[in-house]
Amino acid sequence: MKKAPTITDVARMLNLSVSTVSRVMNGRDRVSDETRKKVLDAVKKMNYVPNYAAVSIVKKQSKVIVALVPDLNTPFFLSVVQGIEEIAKSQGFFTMVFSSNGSSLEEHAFINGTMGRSVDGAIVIPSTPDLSFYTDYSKPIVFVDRFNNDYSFDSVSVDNFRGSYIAVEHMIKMGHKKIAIITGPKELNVGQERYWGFDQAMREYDIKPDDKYIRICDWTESDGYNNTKDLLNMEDPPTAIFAANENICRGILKAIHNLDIELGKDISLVGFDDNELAKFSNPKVTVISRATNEMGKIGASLLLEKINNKESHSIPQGICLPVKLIIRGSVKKLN
Amino acid sequence: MKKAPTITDVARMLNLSVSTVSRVMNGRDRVSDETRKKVLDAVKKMNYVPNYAAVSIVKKQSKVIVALVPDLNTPFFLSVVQGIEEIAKSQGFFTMVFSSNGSSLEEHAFINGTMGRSVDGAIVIPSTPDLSFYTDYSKPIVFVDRFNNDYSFDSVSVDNFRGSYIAVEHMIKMGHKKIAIITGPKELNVGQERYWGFDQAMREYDIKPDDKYIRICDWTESDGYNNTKDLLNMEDPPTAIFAANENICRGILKAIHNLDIELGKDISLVGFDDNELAKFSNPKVTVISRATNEMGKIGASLLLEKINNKESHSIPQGICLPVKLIIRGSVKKLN
DNA sequence: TTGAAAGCGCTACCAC
DNA sequence: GTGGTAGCGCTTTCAA
Repeated sequence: MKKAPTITDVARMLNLSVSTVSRVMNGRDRVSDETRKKVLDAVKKMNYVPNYAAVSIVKKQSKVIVALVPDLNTPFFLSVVQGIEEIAKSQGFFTMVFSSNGSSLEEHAFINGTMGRSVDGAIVIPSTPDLSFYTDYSKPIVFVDRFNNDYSFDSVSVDNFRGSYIAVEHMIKMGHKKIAIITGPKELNVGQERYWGFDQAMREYDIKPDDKYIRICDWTESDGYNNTKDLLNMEDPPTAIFAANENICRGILKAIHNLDIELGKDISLVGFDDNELAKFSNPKVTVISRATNEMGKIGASLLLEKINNKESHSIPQGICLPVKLIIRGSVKKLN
Repeated sequence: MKKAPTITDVARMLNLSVSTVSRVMNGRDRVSDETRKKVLDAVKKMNYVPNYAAVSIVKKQSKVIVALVPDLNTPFFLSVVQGIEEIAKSQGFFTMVFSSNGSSLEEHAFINGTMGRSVDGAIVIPSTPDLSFYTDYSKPIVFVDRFNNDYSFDSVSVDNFRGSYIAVEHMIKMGHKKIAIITGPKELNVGQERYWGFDQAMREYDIKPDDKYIRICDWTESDGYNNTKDLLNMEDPPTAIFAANENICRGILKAIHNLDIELGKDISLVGFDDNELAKFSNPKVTVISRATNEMGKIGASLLLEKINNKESHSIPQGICLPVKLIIRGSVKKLN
């Protein structure tokens, strides 16, 4: 473990000034071909790489962005992160992934802490509906998926309302009326909108949503599981369930499995976001799908653009992506 | 987006020297209670946070480690990463996750690049069997899962040999003789050992492994899928398959599903590493399980220990964790 | 085309 | 207990 060489070492070895070495490293300035070659050779031979911390302190840029997500076990989040990484990498940025464990405390602590300050910008999927905390943040930021319709920030999201509307509409058109929804809390825009989409579709088709079929819980598999058991054990159970996210959908699938009843026959199901179980189950689950990876990519592009032209104080961009219904076999045709 | 205050700003505001402010920030030195309080108040009010780059350049420590993994879509890798993050976070370190996409080129490029230099250490799941590249790396490093039995590095792995041995032994004891294995390349120790475990168990029970049942491919779902189709379409198909990793296992499950034959009846299966599909399928899949999260935790502890006491050039630690067989219903009892 | 030197924000050593 | 100051490794004027 020998000490890494510094720019001074290289300069000294070549009997040149550090300025000159710095010049060839940065390419921008004019240096004689001969000198350039000498330097490059030495750099290669000595295996010199600029000290990152030193560069960032003088350039005031760290070339790292952070992806701040609630967790990594929800494939949607992971997919977004991978989209971010791909774009960042392609533009010479590194991505620091940080999971807040769904805790806004951890989320804010990260941002306020040293790390949050030393990145060039942040892409966050917030755990809390209140984004006011971020107005003080001194770096560019873009919200993905959840942004509570606060258009004072850049954001990329999808048409959640329409997603659940068409999901529920599909069930209705297949003849269902006793439709349940298992969804997350309404504080976050995603929860609110997906609930509204459900509600709107029902009313549009003159079906009064039944309170006992409406389950507002957490976005977790276990809540999906438990609520499904509960719903299906009622004396007047629903004929169809709308799962407002993938974790819930997975929980529902496991519950159905466990209860030993038949999907698409004894109970119908539509999920929000595709997932592996949904594609493996029998029949496969009809889902609302969205370009998850793309959401990360667009978010990263937006962020990097802001980082690169700091001056341009253009108005924040609120990008909304479409969703689509993928019909598979999990909704039974009634009548 | 106001400019972040520096330690000088704080000092100036208080009419104190930067040294004093630095002292209270770092806690170590003795400062009068009164001064300390004044500083702390100002820090809070001004929302001052030390500039990370500056600190690392003088302390020669960045407080970030890197987790360098082949990809994040294989749950095993993700689980290891999460273990790493947990330990790192608890010790005030940040984790930079980097996926090499299974390319040793990308892996080495990262290490040799600026980022690789500016972290305090690395935990890597290598994509290539040749670890000699890393002997030049000037930072502490620990290998997880794959280390090619090179005990000149710290490593944490599991007893792969025993894992596949007991998997295959289980099938044999259930009466199977026509046992297939779908596994990854043998260059990596994991591939080699898992193959040997299979081979050893077979010979131990006087069963000659049949070449046509031995599929050495990539650790991917698609290879698992294709090889399964192939195996099951043979005129003398195997009665049981051993899936040497989770991706392959998932592929097998999908193929079985697709072929419309019955798991645990028409074909038996044991997988290496648990996975969601294995727990969802009907019947559930018997698997070899290991403490994936723990592997990351131990790796991180090892690394941080090295980072913290640089002097102690103790001999490298090669930690090997046990595996266990979880019997579920995917192996049919023959005779 | 090249070099000298200032300065980025911070810590640590040496005075007082 | 507190302040002054030299550097850490680098980029960037400004001169030569």
